[in-house]
Amino acid sequence: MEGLRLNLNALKPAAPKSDAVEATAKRKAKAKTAEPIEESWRKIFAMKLSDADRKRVTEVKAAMDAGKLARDPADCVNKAGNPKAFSKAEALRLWKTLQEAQREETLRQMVENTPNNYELITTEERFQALIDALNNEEIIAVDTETTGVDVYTDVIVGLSLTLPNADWHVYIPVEHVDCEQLSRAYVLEGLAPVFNDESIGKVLHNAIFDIAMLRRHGFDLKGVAWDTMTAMHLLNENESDRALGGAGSFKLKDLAPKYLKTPADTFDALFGRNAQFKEVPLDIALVYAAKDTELTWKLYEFQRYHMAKIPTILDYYQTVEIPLLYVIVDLEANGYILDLDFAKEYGEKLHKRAEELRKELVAELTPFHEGDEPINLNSTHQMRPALSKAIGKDLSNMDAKKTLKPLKDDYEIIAKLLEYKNIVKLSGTYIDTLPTKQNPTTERWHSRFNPMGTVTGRFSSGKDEEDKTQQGFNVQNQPPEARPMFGPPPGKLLVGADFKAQEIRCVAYLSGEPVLINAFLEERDPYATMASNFYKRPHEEVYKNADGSDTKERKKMKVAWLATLYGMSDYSLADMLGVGKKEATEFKEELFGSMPKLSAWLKENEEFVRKNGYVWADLNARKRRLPDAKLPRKNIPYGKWNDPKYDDARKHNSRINRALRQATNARVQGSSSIQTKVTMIKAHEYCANKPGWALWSTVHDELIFEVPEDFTWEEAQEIRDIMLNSYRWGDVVPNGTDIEVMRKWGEGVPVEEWFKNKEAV
DNA sequence: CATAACGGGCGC
DNA sequence: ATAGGCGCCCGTTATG
Repeated sequence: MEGLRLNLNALKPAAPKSDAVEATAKRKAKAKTAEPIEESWRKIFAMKLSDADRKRVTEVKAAMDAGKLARDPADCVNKAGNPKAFSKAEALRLWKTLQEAQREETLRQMVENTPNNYELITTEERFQALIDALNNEEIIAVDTETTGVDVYTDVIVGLSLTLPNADWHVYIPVEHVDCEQLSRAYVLEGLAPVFNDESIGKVLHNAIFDIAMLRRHGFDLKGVAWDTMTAMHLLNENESDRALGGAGSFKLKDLAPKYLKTPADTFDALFGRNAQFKEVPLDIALVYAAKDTELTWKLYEFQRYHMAKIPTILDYYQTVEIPLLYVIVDLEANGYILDLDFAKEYGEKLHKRAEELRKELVAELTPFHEGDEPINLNSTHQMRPALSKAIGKDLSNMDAKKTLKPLKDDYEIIAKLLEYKNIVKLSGTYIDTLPTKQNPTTERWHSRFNPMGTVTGRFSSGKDEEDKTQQGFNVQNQPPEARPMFGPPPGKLLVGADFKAQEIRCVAYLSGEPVLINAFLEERDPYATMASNFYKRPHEEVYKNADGSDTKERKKMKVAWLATLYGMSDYSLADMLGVGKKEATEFKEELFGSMPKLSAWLKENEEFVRKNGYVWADLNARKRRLPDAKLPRKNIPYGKWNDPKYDDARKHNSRINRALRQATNARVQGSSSIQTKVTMIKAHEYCANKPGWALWSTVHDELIFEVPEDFTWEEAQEIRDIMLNSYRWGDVVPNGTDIEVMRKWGEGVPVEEWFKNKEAV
């Protein structure tokens, strides 16, 4: 019928058509010819694709080109019966089909090709043979399979071990479904003597997880000798950056293909995203789990060989990063207690005020807002034009600090908006959100501390990559308003100890600058000294406020000084100090002109990284690789600085400039992080010998302890000693520390005052 | 409806 | 000319 009607219509004289109708007809006519698939692929690959999507569509194309995969005929035409072009969405659907088919085949082949030296341990007899064999090993590889990544709630369902001397790789299921196996209690009891034996070294990938998991079941894993994940960070901190030739991540499954030339499928790819390992049939579980420890072992041998060629790094790794793993397990497990009443009360206060402000702001901005929906105050996209009109001034962005703050005294609406944004941030990220992250098992809050979370060696803090429970949070960026939510357990206090001017002391030491060194030897505060000079006000006026906190001026000087040191432009510096560009330039010249040795050191760092493509942290313990620093500069002719033709050249050169700025910063930040880590190990040892003591937290340049209420002055001096003497800047620059006592985080009194008050009572 | 990019903002 | 370093996380927007 369709065709007949069309034919009839075709006989009629063509009616005059409007342009729009004609355009639609053209589109329809065009759609009737199928777009060649090569053209579709070209379009898909020209799109902005995530790494994961790019990998997927590439796999699909390969399978289709090889004739292993074809389009679903149902997808080739649309509802009107016209040919439908091949799309990214369809490619991704095909990827799932491909995955499924490949998964089955891969699993079948894996089982078929199970190596002869892989063994499933399910009987007491074979388990005893394993224990006997373990006693002939100096070092083994260990891995646990679990129900999830919550180390306080999830359980171990199996363990794999690699015994290098015996050339034997085993998997011991302990809680798989529907199979004969040994019990977890029996297996862990049996392995305990080996796990407790420090003389038998253990190699793991991400040891923190397995140590914590075993501890959750009441067992220690002593003698960890190597962690292939953290070691990889030292050997190549850029590994997750594919643009720099990295494997894309620090996962074993990504490292194995790159360094061992062994393909390895991820858990998700083999079993699906939400699969439970305990439901995996044992023949498959064996070949997957035993391969994990075998790969870990091989990666260890590879890493060990390469790290041995840089003995300073090997020594640092073994004496600092390895012992630190145990410190972190304790730190994370100790966790936090939150004052939920405080959070609730404060949260309600914030909501009430936010709602008042929201109503007023919406009412005031609606006349300037285009669109049917009410204006969304959280949308910079909607707010920038509306607010610009409201104040009659074109705003280039909605940056609170740079754009809005300077206008807040002139426009009440901006002052209101700033208060509103402040509250939304505070309640949304901290006050309302943190209380939802309590761990159901321990009833405490546990954040993660990743000792290799940054390219420079600092800790990062947050949630686990695989965490589906959303319990993780960053303890290192809690604002002052949120800190009082955190407190010590009943009967205890918090004691905070920071490294006074840690990075600037580090600079003094690394550069050998006498002006700085002398300031520290004479116990002068360098920032207050600089602030006093700059603002032309007495030292004591710009040093500390009456309550002991830093003055605005000193804080500003601290940030400005460090920023300048790390290459901030005069333009930005002027912005930050709230002065003109000329004044900023003079400040900088005065600052560095008076310290020639420091200036020379900055230049040396640039020259070194330009020549070598990396820089060293203190004692050559760690490298920061900056390959961009070695790139040759591209020429931009004089007078062409704004020419879009040279955009690429500008981009290229700015990568080089960035690497040069990173060079000095990496040396300072990297060296300082080493100081903090070494000191943490000492602090942890100290706490281990004192009942009721624990390391509570760390925020880059400070350690916080949890101590009993009867904490003494002598103990405060021992903390001071730990801070001052665990890691010294070559005995050239002394360390400094301020110690304070807190009942709530962030509400501390100096330790001297604390004990003076105590005496008075 | 999921994922990723983006703008913005908190810490040292 | 460009315009401090190192992180993590939120809400919005773009995308298929």
